[in-house]
Amino acid sequence: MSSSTTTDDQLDRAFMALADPVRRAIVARLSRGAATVNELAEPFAITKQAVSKHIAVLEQAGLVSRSRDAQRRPAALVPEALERLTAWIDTYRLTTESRFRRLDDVLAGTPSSPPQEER
Amino acid sequence: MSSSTTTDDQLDRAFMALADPVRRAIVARLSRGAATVNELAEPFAITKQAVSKHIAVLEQAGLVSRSRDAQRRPAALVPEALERLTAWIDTYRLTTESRFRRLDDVLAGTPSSPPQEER
DNA sequence: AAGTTGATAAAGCGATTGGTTGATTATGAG
DNA sequence: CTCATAATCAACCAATCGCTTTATCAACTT
Repeated sequence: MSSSTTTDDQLDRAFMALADPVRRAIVARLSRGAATVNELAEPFAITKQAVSKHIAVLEQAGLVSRSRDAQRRPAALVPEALERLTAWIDTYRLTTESRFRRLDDVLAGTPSSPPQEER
Repeated sequence: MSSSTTTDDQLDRAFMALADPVRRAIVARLSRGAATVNELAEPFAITKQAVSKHIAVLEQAGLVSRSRDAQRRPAALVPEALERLTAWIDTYRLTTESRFRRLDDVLAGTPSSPPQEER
């Protein structure tokens, strides 16, 4: 069975998927509604096959789901997958920020919570 | 000069940087405070040189900054960089989610805002 | 049945990635 | 000055990435 928390492998794939400008543009386009490979390929100077592969990468990362409509295979964004990414990032962003805040308090002579070891 | 908005290239590097489990573990460790290469390398079964490269990748992505302490070069997390990533993701996540909400309204016969074309 | 449209599969190619080993640079300690 | 420590540089290697071309599959149209 698959865990409810995002696995390392899923995070690998999801972040990797978003590390490409074409795939991010596809995500941006899909945020405004589902689209077919041909529609998604239109703005780019690459072949449909390449776009098809990009979509496959996004799908394997769980960021995109696909349905069926005759010959067409419309792709749609999976917002929960994006949410999982922000959740991961925020975990460490918030920890860091609160640590900085405590440090600022110490420097300002306003220790509101016990400072933690640094280094 | 560098733009205030995150550039494509910065997003490329940042997402790519987080697409590796070792680098994500480094980020997790750094969220609890700055650390040196040796400290960061300790939990991993790879060489210090490899970890050094991973840190360089995170630094080039703007996710990590480095300071000086004698021979040591402590790395620290840059929370603003993480914030920029969540900002990018949320832009498209929220658009998608609100579109879904409108669609749900239509299906439930409670159209609260004009539905948009869906193909 | 034949043709058209939408999408994928397969094989190949140059560039990049993550890792190694070995040598080198920088700073501090004796 | 000499030695030890922390980190990086350089060269190399196997694996993967993004993309292309060619061929194939699947479903609708006439």
